[in-house]
Amino acid sequence: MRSRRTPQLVAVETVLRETADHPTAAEIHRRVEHLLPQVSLGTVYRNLEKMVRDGRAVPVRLDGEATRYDGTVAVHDHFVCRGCGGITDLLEPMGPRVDTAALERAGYAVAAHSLALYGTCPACC
Amino acid sequence: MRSRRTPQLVAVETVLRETADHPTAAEIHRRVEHLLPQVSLGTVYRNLEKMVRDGRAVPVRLDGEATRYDGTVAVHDHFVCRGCGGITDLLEPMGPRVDTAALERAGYAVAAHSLALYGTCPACC
DNA sequence: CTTTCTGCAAACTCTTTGCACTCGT
DNA sequence: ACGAGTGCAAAGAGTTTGCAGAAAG
Repeated sequence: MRSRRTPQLVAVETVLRETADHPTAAEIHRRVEHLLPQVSLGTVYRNLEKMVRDGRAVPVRLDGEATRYDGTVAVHDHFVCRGCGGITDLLEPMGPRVDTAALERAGYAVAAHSLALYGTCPACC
Repeated sequence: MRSRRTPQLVAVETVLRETADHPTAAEIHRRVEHLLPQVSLGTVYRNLEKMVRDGRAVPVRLDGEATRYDGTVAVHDHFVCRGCGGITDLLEPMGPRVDTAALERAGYAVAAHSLALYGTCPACC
C-alpha cells in the first residue's frame, strides 16, 4: 500500500486546483471545511506536504508571510502587487528571463531558482 | 532623542559587518553573547529590525528556514549551494540578469525583486 | 485485516511584545 | 532627568507530531 486517496486529500486537491490565488494552509483549511466540516488543520498540512512531495503542489514563500501553496506545478515565477496584494503566476512567455551565464562561467551549476517580482499590476495602475 | 547607540546595537552591527555568511537571529545572538554575555534574543531581534528599517541590514528568507540577515546592503541576489549549504552574495557583475521586458510591456511596473539560485558551487564541484 | 490516515491536542520553532528597570544623551 | 532601549518571560503565529481510533485497499 503506497498512498490512500482519502476524502480529505481529494478535498485539498480540489480546493487547490480550483483557485487562481495562492492560499495559505489556513485558507485552504477554511475552504475545505466547506466540503468536509470536521477536517483538521493538521490533516490539511499533511496532505499539502504529500502533494508537494508528489509534485502536485508548490510551496511559495514570500516576505514574512505564511507559506502559500500553488496548484500551478509548471516552473514559473511570481509577481506580487503592492497595491492589491495579488500574486500572479508568471508563466512563459510572459515570465522574466533569468540569465545566469556569468555565474555558470564562474563554475556555479544552477539547478533551480526562486524569483518574486514586486511592484504594481496593470489593474492597480 | 531619536536613536541611541547602545552597546547592544553596536555589537549586532559589528557581528553582521564582520561576517561573510548569512546568520540567523539566533546565530547572531550567540556571537553577540561573546562580546556582551547577558544580551537577550529579544534585543537582538529589536536591533536587527532597527537596522533593517535604517537600511543597514537586509533580511533574507529562503525555503523553510528562519530569516537570515545580510550585512551587504547593496541590491543583490543569492546563490544557495545544495552541497555545502553556503549562501553566496551575487553582486554585479557576476549576478544574474533579470529581464522583465515582457512583463513591463504587459503593464506591470516592477520595482524590486527577490531572487535565489539553487545549485552547486565551484568548491562543491 | 493491515497499514495509512485522521482528529485532537500538545509540542515546537521562530518572532514579537508587555513590563519594570536601566542608561544614553 | 527623560524617554529610548534592555532583560526577562510570556504570548503569538505558523507548523509539526504523538497517539488512539477510523477507514481505505
